Amino acid sequence: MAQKNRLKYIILGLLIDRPQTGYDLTKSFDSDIGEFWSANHSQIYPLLNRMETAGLLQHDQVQVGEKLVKKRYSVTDTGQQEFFRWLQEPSPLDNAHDEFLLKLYFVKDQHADLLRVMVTEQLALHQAKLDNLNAQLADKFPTTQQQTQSYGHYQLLRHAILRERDYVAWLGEI
Amino acid sequence: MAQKNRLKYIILGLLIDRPQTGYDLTKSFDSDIGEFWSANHSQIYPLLNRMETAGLLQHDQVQVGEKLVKKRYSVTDTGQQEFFRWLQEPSPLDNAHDEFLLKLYFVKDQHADLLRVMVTEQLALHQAKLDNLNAQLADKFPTTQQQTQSYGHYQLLRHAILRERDYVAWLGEI
DNA sequence: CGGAGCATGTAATTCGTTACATGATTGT
DNA sequence: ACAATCATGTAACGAATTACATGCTCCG
Repeated sequence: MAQKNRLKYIILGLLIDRPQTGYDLTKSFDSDIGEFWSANHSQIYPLLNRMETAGLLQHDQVQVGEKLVKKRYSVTDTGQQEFFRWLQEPSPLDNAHDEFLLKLYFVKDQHADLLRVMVTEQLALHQAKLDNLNAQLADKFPTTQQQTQSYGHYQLLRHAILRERDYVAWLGEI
Repeated sequence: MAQKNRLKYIILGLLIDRPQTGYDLTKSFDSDIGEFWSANHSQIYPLLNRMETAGLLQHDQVQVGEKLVKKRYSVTDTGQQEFFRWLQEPSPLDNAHDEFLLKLYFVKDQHADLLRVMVTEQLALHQAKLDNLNAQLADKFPTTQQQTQSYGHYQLLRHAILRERDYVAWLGEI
């Protein structure tokens, strides 16, 4: 089962918003969505094909100029179901990629009820992590002597704590 | 060239600190370093072998009990050079893994001069990113109407901005 | 007519996860 | 004795990056 394939859901989300070509999708990862997720065209094109074979997508052809034919992909009903199923799944913490942020990106204000559940769940996870980090800090760096001895490690823990604290505050605002 | 292989440098850093077995290294990723980087033993053992072949590591054997022989790895001079070369390289921003944090973890207070350079460089990068995000926010969400229409996207940008602002503040403290 | 960008692919390689596999040691 | 955990590997697979490859369109 190897990996999560979250790129699949990003593509579904983007295509639900608006049917696009693989090239258009690729550009999204260079601009807005690129802030927190990246993907190359060499990953996107084969995935689009696989997703179409799997019945999640379909495409029509758009004539451009004399010869060029673009493939404009859109999401099938099956694909929509898959996407919304994913949106409603819990999003466990993962220090490589924040899946919650990804989902948030696709939430328009209409699913306000789902949003509340999602935020509450994340809040609990981040609060737990924050508590854990604070415990670690107290455990590993009880004296100022140890703080200067492993300065980098100490600052790192402080940074992680600040980050979680902010995350919790930000979630609280939503 | 495919990927960065930053795991290699983490292993070098951990082994410079203290010679250890592959099993010990694996445990590090479940505790402190696991906050921001992960690795499985199935990735570590083959990498240790490759790194030894490449002349970065060496190991001696430690007898435990009757039959079991542990491999305790340590870093060669070549490996040390490679590690410090990496430490001194610039650390470009990467939204998947923060390479700067990784380096910071290995900085004991003695390299205070290097630390200053590293922090200054990161500060510039994050400040630039913060400016860019602020510009995006002004560009994409000039009215409150657009903020509620793509609520998730809006909150996401806000989150990114808060995060960068905090990162900059934290760097400033160091 | 030339160059920047549009548009779509494949190939090679590495990274990373999950699962499979085996055996020794230590403490209860 | 038996369970937890120490200790070291391999195999299979999917994800992600880099490089290779080709052709079209639009604008100046």
